[in-house]
Amino acid sequence: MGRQPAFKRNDVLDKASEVFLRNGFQRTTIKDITKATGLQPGSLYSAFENKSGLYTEVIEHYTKRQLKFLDACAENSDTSLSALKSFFRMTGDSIANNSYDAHCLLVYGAFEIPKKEKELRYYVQLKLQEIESRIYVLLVKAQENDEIVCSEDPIQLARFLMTLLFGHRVLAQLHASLDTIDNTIDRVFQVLEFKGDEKA
Amino acid sequence: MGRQPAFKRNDVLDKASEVFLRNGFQRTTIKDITKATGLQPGSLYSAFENKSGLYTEVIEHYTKRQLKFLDACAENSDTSLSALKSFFRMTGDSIANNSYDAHCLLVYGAFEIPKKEKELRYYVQLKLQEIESRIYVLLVKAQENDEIVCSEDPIQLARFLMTLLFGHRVLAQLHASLDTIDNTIDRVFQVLEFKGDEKA
DNA sequence: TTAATAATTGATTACACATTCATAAATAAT
DNA sequence: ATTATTTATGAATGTGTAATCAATTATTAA
Repeated sequence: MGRQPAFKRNDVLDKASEVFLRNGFQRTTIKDITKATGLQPGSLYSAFENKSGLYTEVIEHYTKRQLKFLDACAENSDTSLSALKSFFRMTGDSIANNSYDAHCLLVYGAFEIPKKEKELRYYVQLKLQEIESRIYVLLVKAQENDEIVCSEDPIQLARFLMTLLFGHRVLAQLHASLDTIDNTIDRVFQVLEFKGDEKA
Repeated sequence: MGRQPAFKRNDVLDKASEVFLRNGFQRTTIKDITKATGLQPGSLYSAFENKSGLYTEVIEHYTKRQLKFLDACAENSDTSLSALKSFFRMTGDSIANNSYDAHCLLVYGAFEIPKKEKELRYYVQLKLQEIESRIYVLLVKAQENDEIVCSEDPIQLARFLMTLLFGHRVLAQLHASLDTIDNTIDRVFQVLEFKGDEKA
């Protein structure tokens, strides 16, 4: 009973996430969101607690997509190493193409979410750890299949790759060339694979 | 003739830069600045054009200090390689200690400055390139003295180090442990030095 | 001393923007 | 048809904050 919602929650989250990815949380206004989603302020506020509430849900939504993307890389690749490579290459491409998904809501959030909002900050860290753990799993598999050096701690290798990814997210804000990004990726995977030398 | 200024411009810039480093541009209010500097809004606005004007000058001020820091690393080190290492180690330490200078106004700015303010964005890129070029010079010297691999293009190595640094600036926002940071530094310098293997 | 110039003060202004709310529109049950 | 219930609309509200400005205080020159 009662009127039907005129929107699908997922669509709104998609649209909103694009806006947040382009301009960050602080610089996007409710007006931006209403323009992008077609929802009026009233509807928006009855569907989501407030701007922060929407943001939190968008982050959740975004992370799911990001994890799915990683999983897809894994499924579409022959080896775990090539899965990792294609993940980095593809994000590199979107950076070079200045696509909105060159950015990362979680990294953006690390800069934007005020220190006081501890829960949300913690949540962002948690989500980043989920991504890191996906990468960790791929690294372990790659070691099992001798695709990369086995002498190194996969936990630390995963953190290393995350650091590179973070670096790329900054490069995305600076409109770096594909050239630059590809080069850094090459070097990082040079660390993982053993070029000519095998001993630790 | 006329009344004397009751403040030194550099002091104001120091104080303001600390505030901006802690909370970013958008989240710091003029009130925050007046509290930190002791200047009233009126004085602030007569000394600086406006909040953006102050911010721009703070970025300039900050970059000078950052470049000085790099130069100091170079002077206090025996080799160019150890200069680079100590630069990364020291910034790593400040990240681990959660010091305000763990952050970087230029990286922060890359996220915060609106797309529309093209001049300021360009300025930030310019300043980052200045830092990169200091690193480049150290890399070239290191190659001349056979401290690192000579087969690699120093321009691209410099970009690689910048990417690592950017990654660390993100880690600073996430309260990473010294352990994590040191580990990534080790791995990167493993690429620069030739561990056991010398051929390209 | 007085006049002229410059800096300081902080209350006031103006505005952008998040949020609310009364009204209208749609849907389902009776 | 009527009533009850949920959603949609968008003008109105309230608040935080960047920026201003008239009044005040200090400094130097004449």
